[in-house]
Amino acid sequence: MKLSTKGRYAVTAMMDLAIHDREGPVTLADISQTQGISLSYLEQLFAKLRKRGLVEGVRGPGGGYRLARMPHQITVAEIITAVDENVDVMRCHGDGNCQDGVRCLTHELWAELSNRLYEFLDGITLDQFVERPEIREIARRQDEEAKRMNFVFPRPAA
Amino acid sequence: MKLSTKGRYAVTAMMDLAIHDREGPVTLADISQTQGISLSYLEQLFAKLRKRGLVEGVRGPGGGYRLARMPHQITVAEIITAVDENVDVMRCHGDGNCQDGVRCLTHELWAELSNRLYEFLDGITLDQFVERPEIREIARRQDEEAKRMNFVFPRPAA
DNA sequence: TTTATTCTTGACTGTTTTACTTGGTTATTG
DNA sequence: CAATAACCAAGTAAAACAGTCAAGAATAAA
Repeated sequence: MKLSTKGRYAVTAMMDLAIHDREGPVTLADISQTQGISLSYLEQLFAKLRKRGLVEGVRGPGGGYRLARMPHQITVAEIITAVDENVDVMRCHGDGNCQDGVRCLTHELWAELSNRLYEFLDGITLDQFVERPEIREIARRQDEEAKRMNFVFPRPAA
Repeated sequence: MKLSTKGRYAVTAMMDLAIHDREGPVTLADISQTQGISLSYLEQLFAKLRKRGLVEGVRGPGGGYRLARMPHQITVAEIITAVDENVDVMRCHGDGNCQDGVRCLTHELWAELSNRLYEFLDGITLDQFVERPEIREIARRQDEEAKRMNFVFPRPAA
């Protein structure tokens, strides 16, 4: 288990996806703009999220990404482990490297801590955030802001 | 909040300290040997732990480190934040940089997640691990192993 | 069918963090 | 004084992070 800004990016992006889930696919370009994350970096993250079966890509105009499951079936733990991808099994991968049998002690100690942490994050689903009224409120403001920006700068000149 | 191997090192070392708390100060050399962590790296970690008032250093022969408080008064959260030291307040440090007022949404979202995680780790104290019989058992084996190693290689030749 | 849109993939780059090293200096005990 | 062990400072190789760039492949709309 590992927590970093990378995981936060992923969770933020997935949250954005969950909020606009009913309006069809969301483009990475949109997420990039509203959440302030580099587009190409998002691409990397979503490639991993897709491989883990958390999102589905829809190609072509009007395409984008959508959640592969219902928001209440996607946990924060899944998102984080999807992008961090090293479960960080410590030095001995369950069996191997602990020469003395001594180190395995502290490893299992940490493993339990890690487990409890995982279970905790595994108990938090996307919808728990999305359904909340104050979130819905800000999401609406976010959309209006996006619309306004689109009006002022409709399209880049050809 | 951040979780990495660095924090795990610190927690492991503090666990070792807690286990041998009653036998006087523990040297970093001992921890380095039994836990397989570089001595100088431990020095860096313990410098931070000391500044946060989690451990006390005892200089000179027979010296080492000891816990600054009772094991039940030291939480895992404290240890991790002590060595990681950047609470990672995201881009807007509570006020500043969020230009739109939009991004602050996801920030506060994550902040709450981070808070809940912190509270969770803050509820786990050192003694919760140390007092357990299976840990005590392995700790004793660890000590015997250390004694045996000392007997076979009593001292490096001058 | 062309074309624009969007996902998809891969390689590449600069910065930061890790984990570790080297080489000291104090303070304490015997 | 000599050994011990905490302290301190600086540097370093490798990895992870965050982001860029470029090219391709699928598909909806024109």
